Amino acid sequence: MKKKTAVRKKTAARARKPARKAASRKPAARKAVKRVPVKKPAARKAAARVPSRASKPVRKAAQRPRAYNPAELEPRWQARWETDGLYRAVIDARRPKHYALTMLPYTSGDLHFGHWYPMAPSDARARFKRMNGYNVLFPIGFDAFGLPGENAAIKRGIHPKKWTYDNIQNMRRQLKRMGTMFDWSREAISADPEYYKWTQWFFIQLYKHGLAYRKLSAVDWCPKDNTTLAREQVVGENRVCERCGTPVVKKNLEQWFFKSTDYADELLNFEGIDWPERVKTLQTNWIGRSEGASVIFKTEAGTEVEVFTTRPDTLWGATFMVFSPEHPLVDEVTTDEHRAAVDAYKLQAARQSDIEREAADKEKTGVFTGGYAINPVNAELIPIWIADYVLMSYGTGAIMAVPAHDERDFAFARKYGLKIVPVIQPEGMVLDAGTMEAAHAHEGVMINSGAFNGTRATDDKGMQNPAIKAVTEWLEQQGTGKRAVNYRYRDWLISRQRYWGAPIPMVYCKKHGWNPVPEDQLPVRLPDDVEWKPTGESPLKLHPTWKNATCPVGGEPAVRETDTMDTFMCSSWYHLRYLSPHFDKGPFEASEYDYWMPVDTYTGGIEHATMHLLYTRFFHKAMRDAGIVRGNEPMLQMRNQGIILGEDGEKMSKSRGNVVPPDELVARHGADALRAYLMFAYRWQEGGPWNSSGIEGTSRWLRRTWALFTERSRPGAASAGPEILRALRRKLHQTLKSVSRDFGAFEFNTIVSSLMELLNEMYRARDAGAEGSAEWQEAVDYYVRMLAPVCPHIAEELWTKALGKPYSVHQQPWPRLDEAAALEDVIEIPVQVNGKVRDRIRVAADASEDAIRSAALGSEIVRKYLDGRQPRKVIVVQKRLVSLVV
RNA sequence: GCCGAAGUGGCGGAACUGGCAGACGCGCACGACUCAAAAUCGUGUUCCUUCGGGAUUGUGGGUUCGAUUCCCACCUUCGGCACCA
Repeated sequence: MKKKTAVRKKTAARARKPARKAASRKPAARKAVKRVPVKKPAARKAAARVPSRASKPVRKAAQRPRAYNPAELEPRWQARWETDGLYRAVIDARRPKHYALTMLPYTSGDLHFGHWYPMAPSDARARFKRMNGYNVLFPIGFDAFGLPGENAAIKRGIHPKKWTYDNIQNMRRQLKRMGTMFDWSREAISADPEYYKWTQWFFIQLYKHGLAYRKLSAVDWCPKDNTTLAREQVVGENRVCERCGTPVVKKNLEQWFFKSTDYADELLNFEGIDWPERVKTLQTNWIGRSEGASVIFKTEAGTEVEVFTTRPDTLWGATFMVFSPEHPLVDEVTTDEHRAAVDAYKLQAARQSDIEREAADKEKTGVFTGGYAINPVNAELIPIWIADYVLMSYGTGAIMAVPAHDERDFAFARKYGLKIVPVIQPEGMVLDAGTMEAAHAHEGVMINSGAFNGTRATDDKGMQNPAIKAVTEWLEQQGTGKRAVNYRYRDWLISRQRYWGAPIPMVYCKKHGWNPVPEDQLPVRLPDDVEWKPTGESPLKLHPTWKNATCPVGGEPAVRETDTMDTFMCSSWYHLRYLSPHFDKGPFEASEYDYWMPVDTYTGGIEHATMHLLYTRFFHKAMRDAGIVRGNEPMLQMRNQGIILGEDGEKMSKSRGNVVPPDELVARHGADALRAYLMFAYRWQEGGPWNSSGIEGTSRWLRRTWALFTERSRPGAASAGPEILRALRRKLHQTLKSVSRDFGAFEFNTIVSSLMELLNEMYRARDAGAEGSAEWQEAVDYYVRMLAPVCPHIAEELWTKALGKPYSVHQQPWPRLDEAAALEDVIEIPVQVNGKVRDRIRVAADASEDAIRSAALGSEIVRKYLDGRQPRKVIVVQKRLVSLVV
């Protein structure tokens, strides 16, 4: 070993660096410098195996073989690619375009595997597309505004702007270290004035098209973050802030909303887009469409009360009404006798938190108002109650209660002794109001329902249900009701009482009310000199001069809106800003839009299913209707990656101390090994716990790859027989076929495993003397090209240095598949006797059924199991198997 | 409660249209090289076994010559929604 060090001083010195890193794991290993390994011993071993060594001319190595040293070669190529602008995406009408987008990172500080995991495979896929002739746009940027950044800055006493932009610098470095093909010339940062100018511009477009409005309502407020939240940002059973986990409270505030509910129906339509079922389901559930009827009841005094019901067919069983305590008609219907009790109940309901109030298992409470309504179908007087199980935020805030056929109404009726009238009779059972123990919410036949008696009510929802259809149509004729659809979806609340966001570009004057800032005055800049620490007020409100403005309509003194926008507004359109990040005459250049949009492939986490992914679809549709963008959807294909957990199987988090930072691993194994490992180790859609020893596998694979390409030519080169070369070529083209397919299908783990298999086959072929053959040349060439998307650095190094081919491997076309070469000549197929594999026979791949059958029946072992019996049935599946039944 | 996804060796996972279960890798064991270690290379590695074989893809059924794959029921885990009328 020592002797060898002398021979290759230079390499050994270079290899020393990573060795020191490796030593940190086990201090005892310190003394052992990671030396240029393999070289000599490998050659010696080969000599022992193939004695003909001396007779073979040894290929002159083009360069001195070195150890695989990613720490040296990776930054070198990254610098070269950057200098050459290798990944710049420029419009090229001659080539088909491919817009590959991966969710932009939030500027939280360090990049971690949560970022690498979606990005590395997305990058590999973008590279694959590029090699397949596509003009690929694969941009990156930073989601830079928002609460978390502001909170982190507050905690550290640093200005959010400094905190954010310092982070961007670090993250940019880390992203580049991954060896991604991002086109950095298109980088967009949402906190740059040249970006948020257009976020504000889009707000104004929404406003002008009647989709932005201000409304006083009970909104969700996070007491820790001191801001309102959109409904989507309140999560979980106990309704906590999506960012900080604090339970939210209700506050009555006047806030800006986008009328996203106008698009509820269209958002349920996923036609023409290839998105995961999971996302579609989550969005569908979130929008929560229910079909039914709206029915007008009247109070005794004649005031109309609208209710929404999904079961108009049970109208005859509506024996009382329940108003939400906040319903505007409560005071009107309440009689003097009941007023004290009603007021007390209202007060109590108002004091309760949403969580307490919405607990499903809570016993129902309520009070009688003393008032009555008239059931429009049978003119019966029914009492009006108030109860907190009826929510003002859903439907009309008032319900018709049908205790016989609704569980909640049933419980309420039983508790307060209210009338129960069954109107749907299930088959083979008679419902008795006095004795029934639960509501019957299933199919049956209508009874006690006048002319509708005998109509069949199925379990179908909406107009599919004949009873619902018949009754609804009749209500429409009567003018007492109509078809109606209700959504759980709410308008998007976008006001935030925080500093670090895009100011809402609106001004208010007493005379002309709210008006948008004229477009030539955009951006409304976010001032730096603000007391941005939390006070519970919008920080911009406290600035001495910022809020002063003039009314764009009449020139009167006016004040600016001091709230900022939800950052999800910034990220709703970032894919458009990448098209032309510095364009100052519009949010994007038309020519860029025309060429690149829509996004062809979008990758990112499922956690955004009902937030970003819903917002951006709404945004696109709204802007389509405003004539600004085209098409119904912004992103044609979406794929979600899973989550990488900590080694303990828990979610990675700083507080848990299980975060695996990439920097150290990159230093030890290189970006290529990490990229490959992230693709190889998991089903990409699933993710899973980090396993620190698994990385050794891909690291070893790359070292073996390196060794194969850089070791001197083997003795016995070009001595391989035709079967060896045929097998090599077959494996090569089989690999090409499966790798190509798997890239298309986002099955990244099998891409790497296929390449590993190919490498193993190449080693076998080499040891059998395949070097020097045309097949060998093809194999090494194709192997490096297939490796290029996954491990761009080592591929470039091997391509240019070991193979001596012209720079750059990333500008090479994807290898051409030879289908015939991928076919097997002779195949081994199993022979089953009574379902158990008893023997395997070798037949030509194109052997006829008869030939296979006789080969199977001729097998000694098979005959033993047949034991003289004649098979009752012989099933021959060509190329697959033979199955004998006795 | 409702909706959705997923259950395969010690671990990550593979199996493409119903046709050889466990590819590829990690880990482990043994061996080679080494004074030794690391690295590297080689061999083995689902379980049980009386060495004939038998069992095995969450469980139990079904369809089929044949089921990880299709159907039914159930169990477990994860994610989402939930007094939504």
